[in-house]
Amino acid sequence: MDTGEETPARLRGMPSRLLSMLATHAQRLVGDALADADARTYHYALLAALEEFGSASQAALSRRTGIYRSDLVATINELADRKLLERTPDPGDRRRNVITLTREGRRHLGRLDALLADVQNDLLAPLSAVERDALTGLLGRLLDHHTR
Amino acid sequence: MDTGEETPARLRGMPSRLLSMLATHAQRLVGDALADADARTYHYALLAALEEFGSASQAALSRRTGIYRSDLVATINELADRKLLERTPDPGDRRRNVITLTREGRRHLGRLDALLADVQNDLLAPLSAVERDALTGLLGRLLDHHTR
DNA sequence: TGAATTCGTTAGTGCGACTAACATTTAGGG
DNA sequence: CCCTAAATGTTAGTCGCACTAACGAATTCA
Repeated sequence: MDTGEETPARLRGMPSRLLSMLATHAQRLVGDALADADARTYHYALLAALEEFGSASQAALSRRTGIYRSDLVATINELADRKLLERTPDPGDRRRNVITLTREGRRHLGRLDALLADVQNDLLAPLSAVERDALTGLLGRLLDHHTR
Repeated sequence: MDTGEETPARLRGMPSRLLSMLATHAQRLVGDALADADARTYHYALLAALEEFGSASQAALSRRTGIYRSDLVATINELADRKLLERTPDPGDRRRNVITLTREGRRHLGRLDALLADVQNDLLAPLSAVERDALTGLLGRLLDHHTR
């Protein structure tokens, strides 16, 4: 995505475009950082949800993370293979699995947290603290409006 | 991406995440709107570049739009099949093709412009004019910083 | 009890971003 | 002038994320 030459004005000024392009850059930063820890966005989201809300069924985790339950299967497989979480049948509801964070999972999440904190700084580097707040405020409001 | 339940605080406040999620929503809006005209993001970017800067080689268009030259091949094929642009060998440099917008291509672009203007409004609906400017300003600065 | 719903899972789609490799053609440096 | 390096168009892949359809098994509800 190296626009060495002139970019069409229409694209340069269109919010949805700015958003997409910047999100692409952000995702590359995030993706590269996470890759250093053999992780992806879904891994982080899932681990974070588990730590903050505790063990839960896959369906509940799907709702909390926004990851489709179909995609969650593979994500959980990957993390379970590495013993970062455990998948056990729910005795109280035999349709469900209970997903539980392991000690190593929690440690892994800590590493990812640190990596991602750096990324946020790089991403927002040119903005002052006030501007950063303004940006996240505006983004948050838009997101609320479109998800709620 | 329907987060019906609670979202982890870490994700709710992380700029890169807000950005990605909002960009996803924006792209869905844009994608749906463009789909009504049998178009995709790449189509619009390419047509816009052609109208603003005139006929050009595929490599030049790749630089201007940020679309990889490999992906541009298919995009141009699709639009050429629909007579929205023309691909002719460049007599002055036999490595190159000259891509030229047709009259119908220009008309098609006009339709897409209208569709996308509506999408921008929907996207930014909850923001005042001042806030919209603030947002695009901040996004633009970040994008500049990361591409330049 | 029968119908509708929930849950985990498999399989497959679409789009955008990105890489590698190749043949052809052009441009540049000794 | 030649030879090497670079540019161009093209084919063929990969990857990640978002999303749909369909299924069997288990549970809830009317």
